[in-house]
Amino acid sequence: MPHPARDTVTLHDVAAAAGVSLATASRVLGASSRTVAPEFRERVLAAAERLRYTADASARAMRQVSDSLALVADDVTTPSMAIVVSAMERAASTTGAFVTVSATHGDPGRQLETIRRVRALRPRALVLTSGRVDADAVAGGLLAELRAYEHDGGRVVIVGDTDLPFHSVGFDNHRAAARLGRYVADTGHRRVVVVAGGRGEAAPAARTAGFVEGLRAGGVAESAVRIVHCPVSREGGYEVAHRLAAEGLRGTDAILAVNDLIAVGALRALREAEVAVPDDVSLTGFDDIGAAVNVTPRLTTVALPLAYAGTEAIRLALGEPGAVTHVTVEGRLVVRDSTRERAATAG
Amino acid sequence: MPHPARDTVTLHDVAAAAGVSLATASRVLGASSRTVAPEFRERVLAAAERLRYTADASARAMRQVSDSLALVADDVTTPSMAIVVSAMERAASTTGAFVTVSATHGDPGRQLETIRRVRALRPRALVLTSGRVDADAVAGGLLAELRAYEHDGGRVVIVGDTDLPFHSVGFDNHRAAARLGRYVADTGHRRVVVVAGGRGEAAPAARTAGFVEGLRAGGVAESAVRIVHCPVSREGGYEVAHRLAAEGLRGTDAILAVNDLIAVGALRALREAEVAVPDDVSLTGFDDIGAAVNVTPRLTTVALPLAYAGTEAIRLALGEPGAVTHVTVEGRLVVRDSTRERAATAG
DNA sequence: TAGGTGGTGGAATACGTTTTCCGACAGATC
DNA sequence: GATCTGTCGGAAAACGTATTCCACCACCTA
Repeated sequence: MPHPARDTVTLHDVAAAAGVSLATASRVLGASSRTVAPEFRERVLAAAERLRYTADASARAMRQVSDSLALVADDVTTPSMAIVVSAMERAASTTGAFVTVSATHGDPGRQLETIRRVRALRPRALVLTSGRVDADAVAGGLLAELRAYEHDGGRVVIVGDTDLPFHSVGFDNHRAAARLGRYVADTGHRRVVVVAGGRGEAAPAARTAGFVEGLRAGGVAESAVRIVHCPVSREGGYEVAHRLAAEGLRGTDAILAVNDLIAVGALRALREAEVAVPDDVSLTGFDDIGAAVNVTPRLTTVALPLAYAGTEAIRLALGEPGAVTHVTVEGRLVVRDSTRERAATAG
Repeated sequence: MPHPARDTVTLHDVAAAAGVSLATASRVLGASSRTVAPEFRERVLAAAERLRYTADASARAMRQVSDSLALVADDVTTPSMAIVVSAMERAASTTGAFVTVSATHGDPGRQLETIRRVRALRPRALVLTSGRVDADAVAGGLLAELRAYEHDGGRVVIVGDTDLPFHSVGFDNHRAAARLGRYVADTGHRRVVVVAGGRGEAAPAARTAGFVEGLRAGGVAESAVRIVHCPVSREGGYEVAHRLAAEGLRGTDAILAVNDLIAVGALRALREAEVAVPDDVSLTGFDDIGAAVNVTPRLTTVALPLAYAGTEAIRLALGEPGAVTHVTVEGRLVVRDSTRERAATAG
């Protein structure tokens, strides 16, 4: 057969049913500047409704700019990402745009491949959310690919911290962490362990640095801050805290985890070791994921305005062209039950 | 300007660069059955690579069947949905399909509107995941819309329980709940409260019925099972358990929540009321969300193979045409720390 | 050597929409 | 009453790709 593709009702059908020309039907149904006589307009509208006509997005995209937005994420499963996705979808749908999501499942190699694949959609914008959109990936050709995409008229928005010359919505990990560190110091803690996650990961590193700065500003001696690394997961936190408890706390009165997942794991290990939180030791997280209020005691942590970040990303993706802008959103300190004030004992 | 749309490199450009005709270039780059001479083939490939050519999905979709899949969900934010989305994305990407997600944010009215909007993409399949794709929605014209879509050659897959005549991947809520009920009965519990969620919601109702059946089969008197309703949320569970504790447990030795969220809320209330779980009362959830292992004690619950369900949905969506099939996936009982065996005291 | 045959490149067309251009008609102005 | 102006419907072109059809060439066979 000559065209095995589809069998849907087209604008031709609507025009024929309404007894008008293709052009007139298009003018009524599309967002045209031309006016058509009320009589014709109504006839077209009626026919379209009757036939359940929906304009083909593909065909439309060939004449106009596409109305799809591509989201390329490391992993859509994490709660934070889910929130961002949801916010993006909501923002996009108000402007009639479609959101297509692709996940790289953490493999930077797949990241490049995924972007190349997604480029086929000629999406109006490409939103990249990844923990590490940095050096190694860039070396792999990512930057070149993104530049090529931009050169084709697309727009790149990165959610997360990045040095790359694209629009971005970043989280001020350092400052928020510093605020939390300062709070911990101000509430009388003097011997702190920072559970810093993996080495070389951007966000954990920024948070760790922030913690240290805040603690120092609050009067905690640098020598009294111990930094330990672990996988960024519940298990990682569990292992670290387990080890810590086994070797004895030795005066440690606060444990600052680089995210909630780690903190939750640590909490479990501490409980098993019969170390009371917050009475024996205070514990904090970062991110304010759902689990932070599910556990007991509820976690003192930093809430990230993820939904806002998602909306902001879409705003950048859809906004007027202009200079590259880096939006930074601020985390908010949320004090709950896993920390308490300590009597100010000497050092 | 005549065509303000885009400025990308097209097949024309590649053909010109390779010094061959459009047709030849298409044959090399597309999945054509025709063979082209090695020399030409190589020239085309080289040109395409050099120019970073990617075929335009829109244009391609106009000749062939579209390679996009539409996912319409109530809410992408819930952990379960995130897992399903992720699995779908993974399955789809192996076949080169694109997944576009839309959320209705729980409003059935928006559901119809969303589907209509998404139909513009002429997606090969429409995957609908919603707690309630039922009577009221159907009355609103949903069924007619889906039928129209199917008539156009699309395929509808529903994730969740449904009576609608479309492919579906359902969870056997009833049986899994019965198994859990049976387990609770067999471990010696004799006075049970079922926290049943909202009235009239399909999944909660099926689970409640399953609980009751399993309990009865295990020897729990029907009069010893109390069913209470509440919003399906952590807060809902909290309220219920708070009230329960306030009025005294009166011999209740097990609380069966219709999902983990409710159970987690209940757990908190019980802890505040100084009711020990599982020593004073056993508590169970359903879904096995991440929170189930974050809380202490970790929740005994039913794990749903969500990732499998997502993959299965894509299989149905992409598979050969055939009779409408309803796939049912089984939940798995996961016994953890929030339940314990009771001495068999006379009820 | 002539005619047939298989293989392969190229021109042209179709997909469904938007948009430009043209022509027709009505109303207004002198 | 004639010309100009403005409004609006319709024909046609264009977007980028896949495919059909045609033409050409080389090779093989009789």
